[in-house]
Amino acid sequence: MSIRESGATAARKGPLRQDTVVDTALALVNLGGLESLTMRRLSDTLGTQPPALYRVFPDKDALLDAMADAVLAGALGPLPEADWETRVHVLADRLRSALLRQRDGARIVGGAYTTRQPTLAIADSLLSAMGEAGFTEKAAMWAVTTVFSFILGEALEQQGRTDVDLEHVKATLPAQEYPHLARHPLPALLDFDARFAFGLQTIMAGLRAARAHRPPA
Amino acid sequence: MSIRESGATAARKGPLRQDTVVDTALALVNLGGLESLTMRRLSDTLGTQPPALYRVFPDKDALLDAMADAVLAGALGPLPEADWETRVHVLADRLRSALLRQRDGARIVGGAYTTRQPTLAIADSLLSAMGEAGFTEKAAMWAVTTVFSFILGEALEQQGRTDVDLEHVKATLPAQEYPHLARHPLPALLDFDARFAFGLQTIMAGLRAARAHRPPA
DNA sequence: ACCTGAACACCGTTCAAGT
DNA sequence: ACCTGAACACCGTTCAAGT
Repeated sequence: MSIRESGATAARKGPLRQDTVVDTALALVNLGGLESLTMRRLSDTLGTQPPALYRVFPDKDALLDAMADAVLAGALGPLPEADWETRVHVLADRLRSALLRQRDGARIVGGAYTTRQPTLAIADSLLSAMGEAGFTEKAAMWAVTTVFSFILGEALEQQGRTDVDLEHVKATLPAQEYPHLARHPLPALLDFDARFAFGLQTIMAGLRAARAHRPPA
Repeated sequence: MSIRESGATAARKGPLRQDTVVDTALALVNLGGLESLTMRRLSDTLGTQPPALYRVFPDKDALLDAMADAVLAGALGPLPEADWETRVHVLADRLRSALLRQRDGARIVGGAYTTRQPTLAIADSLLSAMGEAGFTEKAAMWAVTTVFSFILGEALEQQGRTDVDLEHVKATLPAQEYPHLARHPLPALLDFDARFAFGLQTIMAGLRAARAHRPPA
């Protein structure tokens, strides 16, 4: 697969724009991972010199923040008119998908600290749902962060461990030292969809139990 | 605070040992953050030349893996003889403390992928507790990963956002676009202990509800 | 206004050579 | 066996200069 085919290049006319730089940067990460993203390679792909980038972003961290925003923007969209639980579920699934869609998406989002449009929009939607559930104001905030931390942690694990050879681990695992691990099905660790589904359901069940019991409208 | 006072130096006799290198590296991170850790600075602090490190670790990633193990080792220790819920709770608290004790601990652990002694020991203890709770084998695995992902995500957030000026966010927050955010107490986001306590309790409640209902022994 | 050329102060890593 | 000296191929970032 050439760079051109996978969209890591940008035929440009006129001055360098933020979106172009961000899109190209994300495409580069998709090709070679986050550590392969350098200002030099990026400027190369854009057909400019490194200093040209510093007219668009003050430094690499600012670029990474913008990339995080772009990744999170993938989780935006209209929500179904439904009860709070299904809305949280939908938002959680979307957030996870947005992180997984981009190579190293979780690391990009987790590393950046941005409080801009997509972050705020997602947080607001989640808060809206939690408010409806009948949490106190603080509890609603913490319900949001709980869901978010779980999603981020799971995506991080999934995108991190790409080529674990579970066979090796299983083979070299000293069964008498770790009796429970030895007795459990290690491949279940790699079934990330099931992991996520289980965890999200667990958290939802916990939230259902923890919320103040308002009479349903 | 000088480097010597904070333990980032090591008077050495005899050849360079793994522990010394790892301890010094962690001390350097405590001083200046993960990005300040370079092989050159590390060798400087150890009183050697950079190539000497490559006789102890094949590359920087291997060193980071060993650092992750050392951080996780902080969560080891004897467990109280108690029901599965309190054991999970104790393990979760310890794991979080171990991550927070070391600057950038969550990033070090989240970035490494090691399946060595401390990781396995912690996983085994958690699995033991989950098994007792009456989960199926797979569900027990996923219960462990759920707790772990949440802990990692929370620690990452806490260690990442060190100097957020919530005042600024609050002040510039367009209230009509994010009505729920505007109505909720943003400072609750920085009460990381309460966030964690809420989340862990939520997950525990969810696990209690989701487990197979065996008769108590 | 927007970009290039050239440089600065770093990186991780390798390799020959020293003791 | 263990380490040093010197180098290679990179980094992010700055700054003068070009158009």
